Amino acid sequence: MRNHVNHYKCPLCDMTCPLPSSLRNHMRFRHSEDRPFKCDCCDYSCKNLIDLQKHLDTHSEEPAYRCDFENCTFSARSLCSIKSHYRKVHEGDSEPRYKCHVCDKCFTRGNNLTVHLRKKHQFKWPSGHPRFRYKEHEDGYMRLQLVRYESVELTQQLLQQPQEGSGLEASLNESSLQGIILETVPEEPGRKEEEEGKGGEGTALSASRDNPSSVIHVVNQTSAEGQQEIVYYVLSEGPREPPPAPEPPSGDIMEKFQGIAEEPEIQMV
DNA sequence: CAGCAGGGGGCGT
DNA sequence: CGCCCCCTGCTGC
Repeated sequence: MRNHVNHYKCPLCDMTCPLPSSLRNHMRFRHSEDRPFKCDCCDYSCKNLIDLQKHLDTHSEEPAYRCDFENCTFSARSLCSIKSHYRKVHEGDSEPRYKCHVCDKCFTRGNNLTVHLRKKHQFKWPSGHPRFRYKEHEDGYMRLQLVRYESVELTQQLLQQPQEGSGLEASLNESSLQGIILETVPEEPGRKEEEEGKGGEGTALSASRDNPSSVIHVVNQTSAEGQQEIVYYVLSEGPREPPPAPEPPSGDIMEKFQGIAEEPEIQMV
């Protein structure tokens, strides 16, 4: 929920984590083939006990979970099925909660929205982020999280990707955004110096000198299938040192971005 | 073909 | 644990 900066980058992929412990976890789950938890009944093995227990439920003949609502006889083999049943049937919560931020179509489940975003709007996952994240907005709808906080190393890497000259404003005026926006905050001073001459080709659109709050960077790249794909990144030149206050500004970045899409003036903080 | 939903797995928190 | 992934069958336009 809380905005944070991922300072710790995985040496083996583009993943960035906010803490060393979370990076350690990531490396264990992502880059280790060690699966110490093995199923006695089949070939299944996994990396933690909870996943093994979930798997064991699938072997039981009788549904392992029952709805505990009075007089309800619903049962299922997975806990998440029970929970979704309870929400839908006993709490009357069947309204679609996930909304496409491009065409406003609503979906009952996040993964169905994911399919929609990928098939209809050609959204891609940036390298190192093999999933979308959805964020609840003030209107109660879950929408694609367009902004993430990443490390400087990721920024450098993005800047090294091949780019084509494509007007930012033209791209923004096309209502279909085909990428994910990453907001990048520099690391603490002293580690790496500002890179000069970052490829230079003018696809970056900088805010005014007086308010160097952000740079929006549009990367056009070609996928393995030869398809053209566009990824938007927001490179923030935020404070040089970590904000002392634990309270982030938490302005609604989505709203700000939508403002950008309609106004030529770019003001991101 | 698009959306819905159940089942099962991966993995970040 | 919770969120999101894939796979898959069903349904309706």
